[in-house]
Amino acid sequence: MESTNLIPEECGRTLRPVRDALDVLNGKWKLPIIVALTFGEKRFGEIAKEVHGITDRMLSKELRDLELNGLVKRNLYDTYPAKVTYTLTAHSQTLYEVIESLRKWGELHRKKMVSDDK
Amino acid sequence: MESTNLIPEECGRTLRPVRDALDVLNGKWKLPIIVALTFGEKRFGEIAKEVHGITDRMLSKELRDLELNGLVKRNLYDTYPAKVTYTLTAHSQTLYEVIESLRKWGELHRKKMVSDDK
DNA sequence: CAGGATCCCATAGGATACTG
DNA sequence: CAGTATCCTATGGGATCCTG
Repeated sequence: MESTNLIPEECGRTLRPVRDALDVLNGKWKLPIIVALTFGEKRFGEIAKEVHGITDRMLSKELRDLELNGLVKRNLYDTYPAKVTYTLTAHSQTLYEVIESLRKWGELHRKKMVSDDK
Repeated sequence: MESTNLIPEECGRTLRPVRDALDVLNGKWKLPIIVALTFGEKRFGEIAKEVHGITDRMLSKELRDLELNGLVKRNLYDTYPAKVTYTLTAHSQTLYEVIESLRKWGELHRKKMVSDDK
């Protein structure tokens, strides 16, 4: 929590990369989709089942977006019937820390909200 | 990066807190505002200057939102002219890890994008 | 200076239906 | 099963102007 030892000029140097990251990760679904894929190769319908509430349209759109950003790989198996899966790329696996810190904070925040409501 | 040792049932247990966190932090401006306040108590105009591109309306709106969520404290100094500052709360200081991981990933991602474009 | 009020637009996101 | 197409609404976010 030692944030006060940072000099003011550093503010911009922190803000820029944070905003870079948010530009790519922002939205309701991108990180949840990546989380789901963290647990292994998955098909369209499997992701949809894990990420509760997402519609086909959004999943399709976000997967395409993530693929364009090099965060997700689409794998087409030439079998019959054709099979499609999605996996993380090496690059999106570097998101591990981001997801872990969000998970931890989300748990903390929920606890706080519950105790505040009392 | 040892994500593969996680069992499938854990997927939901990771997804829920991540989505809880995103519900509160989502949007273009909330985290950048918090980052700016990480560097100390700041007035409205000072935040606006640090967080490039934000409009008064959005800053006002987001500060209110963050205050409601217990992430930012509004301090009214009873001087003349009246002075208002914003500071982080103890709770938002627990976001330090989230911000740090986003900062690191943002830097990594930018490097990757640059080298990909070549 | 700190923001609220208003107006407007673009995009995120949802519902439903449909196809290879 | 794995999406696409359409249509719709809600919200995020910008521009501008106004006030204590």
